[in-house]
Amino acid sequence: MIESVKTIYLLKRLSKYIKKLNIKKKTTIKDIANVLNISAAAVSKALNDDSRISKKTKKAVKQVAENLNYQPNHLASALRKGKSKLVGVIVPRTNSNFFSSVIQNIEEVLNKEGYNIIITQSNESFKKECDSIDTLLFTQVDGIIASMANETVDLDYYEKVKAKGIPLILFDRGENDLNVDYIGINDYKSSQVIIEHLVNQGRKRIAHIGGYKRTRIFNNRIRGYIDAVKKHNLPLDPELLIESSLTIEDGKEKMEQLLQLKERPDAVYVASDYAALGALQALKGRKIKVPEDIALVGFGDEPFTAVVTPSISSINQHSAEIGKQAALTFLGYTKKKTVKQTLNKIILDAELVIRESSRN
Amino acid sequence: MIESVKTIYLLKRLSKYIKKLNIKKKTTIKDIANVLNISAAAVSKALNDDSRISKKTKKAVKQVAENLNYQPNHLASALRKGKSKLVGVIVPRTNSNFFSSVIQNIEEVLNKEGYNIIITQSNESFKKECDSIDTLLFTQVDGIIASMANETVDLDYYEKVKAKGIPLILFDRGENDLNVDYIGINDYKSSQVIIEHLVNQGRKRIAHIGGYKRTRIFNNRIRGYIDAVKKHNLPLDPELLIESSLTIEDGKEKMEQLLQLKERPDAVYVASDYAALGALQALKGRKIKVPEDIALVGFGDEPFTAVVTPSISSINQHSAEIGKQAALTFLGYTKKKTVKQTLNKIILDAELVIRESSRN
DNA sequence: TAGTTTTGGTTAAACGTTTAACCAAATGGT
DNA sequence: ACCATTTGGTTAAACGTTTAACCAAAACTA
Repeated sequence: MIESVKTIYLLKRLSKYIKKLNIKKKTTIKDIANVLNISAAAVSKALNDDSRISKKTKKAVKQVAENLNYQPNHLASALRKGKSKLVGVIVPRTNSNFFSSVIQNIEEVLNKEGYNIIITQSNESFKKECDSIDTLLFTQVDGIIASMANETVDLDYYEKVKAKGIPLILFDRGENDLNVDYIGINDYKSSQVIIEHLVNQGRKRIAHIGGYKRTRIFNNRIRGYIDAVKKHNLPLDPELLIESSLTIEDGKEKMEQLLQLKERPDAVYVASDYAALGALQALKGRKIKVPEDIALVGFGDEPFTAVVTPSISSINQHSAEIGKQAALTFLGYTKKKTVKQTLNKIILDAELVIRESSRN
Repeated sequence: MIESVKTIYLLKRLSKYIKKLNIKKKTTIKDIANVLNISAAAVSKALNDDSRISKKTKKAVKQVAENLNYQPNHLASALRKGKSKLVGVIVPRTNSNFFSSVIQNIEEVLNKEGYNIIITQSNESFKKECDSIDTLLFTQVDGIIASMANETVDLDYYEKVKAKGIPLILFDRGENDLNVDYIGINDYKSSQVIIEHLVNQGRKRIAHIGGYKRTRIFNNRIRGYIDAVKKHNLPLDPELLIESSLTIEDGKEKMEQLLQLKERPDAVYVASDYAALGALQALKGRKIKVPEDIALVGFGDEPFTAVVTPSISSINQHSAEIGKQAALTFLGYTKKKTVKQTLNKIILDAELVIRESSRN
């Protein structure tokens, strides 16, 4: 009896508020507090399942919140708590399967913990990357997960992030000097696996169209190539080692260059699938048979490598795992009160996917 | 003389503050105010170039801000102003050149006006899309620019956005019923241009591997195909019109299906480049000559269409322009005090890029 | 020179949450 | 029956900005 009187009373207050809402913009915890005649603090605690609030009150609060279509104001809580629950992600570009898959996995892991991500593309431009960092800091992100642009050599901007005590996690394109966490694959070893494979297929003169030496991962691939070639007593001709921007176009151009040589290679290892695709175009254009005349291996295992003719052998970079590990590494810092980063590498073993372009 | 005494005094206060900063975390306008012995409000106004602050004070404020490495707290100002200066972007996926290019152009236009974007991928999942909308609303975005997932038919979540008075702009995959702004290309006409082209190349039996009929853009392409085929008095065989998920795999499968027909088509128009690529695989697998035996046309002008052999004719969707227009449309609403959206379409004429796969 | 305007600020409240500190009432222990 | 504890809250301050309202002093006006 008393219960139902109370209920009717509450319903009245509620409908009064719902009417007001057509005029007012948004429901706040104050509105809920007014309806229930309790303090805003109690509402806040109820919504956050604080132990000092009774089950009954919690239930009532959640009910009213539902009815009033309450949406917490993230900015207010972020301001108060000093945490934005936002993580910035910087990639050279999103339109490669590798990066898009990494991002997807970062997002998946972080969403579960209530974090959202802000994605920015540097388009391989150092300036754009600096701008991205500025805007991410401005947006008060709680952390930054990044893969550096090709152009980036000056690390001041990243140092700024570190100086602010914001966790910085690098993946794929990293830099030892920053002394932060890094997740990537074993580029050096990947090169060795590739060369090994090509040698097993009977290749004797293997060229490498590599990335910019100044970028660590490409440098590692180059070192891996050199050491492996030496190990197998193959010719280490400087003409066979070419630096490239690794775009489709440049891949094509650099392959043309290799074809000009008086002594052509019988296998080419290209440090990116996109450039490998361009190289394949060049070979086809000149009616050179792949793999019979020249074998080809790419890097990245982009989906198109499987569907192109001939399909291109490539290195699977475990993008999903990289994304997960990057996110988990970040989450590790959120548990601690102070952020103190050191060089901490997670290196995954990549695997070679052998396809038509390099199988006899 | 007096000047230099003042300067020394200031320097002292400054260095005192800089020392404190090693302990304290972040510089706020209060810190700047204390150094200069003015009010925080004055600092705020100075930083925002308010006319009521003297040039001298503004200069001093900016100087001190610089020295103390002041970074405005975006959350605080967003909370106070009720604007987060964040725009949410929802796409089915980022790893297609079309979407990544749209995003890049949205970002470019919005950054200039001080907006940042939060990108989320729905992965063509309705549930993920709803979650994205929730988190974007939670993050207090000032607007949402979206291209809908294939699965999406229920529009309640988007209605929620509208109900909140947050500008909603759709592109590519839109929906008339929502009565909001839409930017896209003329899909109907694109189909007609393609058929016209194929007819000009002497094709008599043209098939269409289309997307899901329930998705408006794919439906339009289908209608365009049907009307054009009728117009040219070509056979409108139901067997020639196939619905597909338009992935690489499904494109391959659906092409196989077409090849089973007793009366094969002599041209196939595929509503996506990815599916077209799959279709090309199927054709090559069966040693069918493209374009001699069967001509092929895709949709989207993804970069790989130009480098694959044979290169695939396709429709350029003007991704850059779509991104720009979407961003500008959003910015239009930020000038107005009340948001009142109506169905407002910007339809761009797409252009057919003719390549080897359909040129005799 | 008294009144008005302009200049260059100041004060205080507000945005919506969270949280430390407090407290009254109920319950428990002996 | 008295003190201690637990329960279930309340109050008020804080997060860092912005902004409406106010004001003193200087500068103009006639």
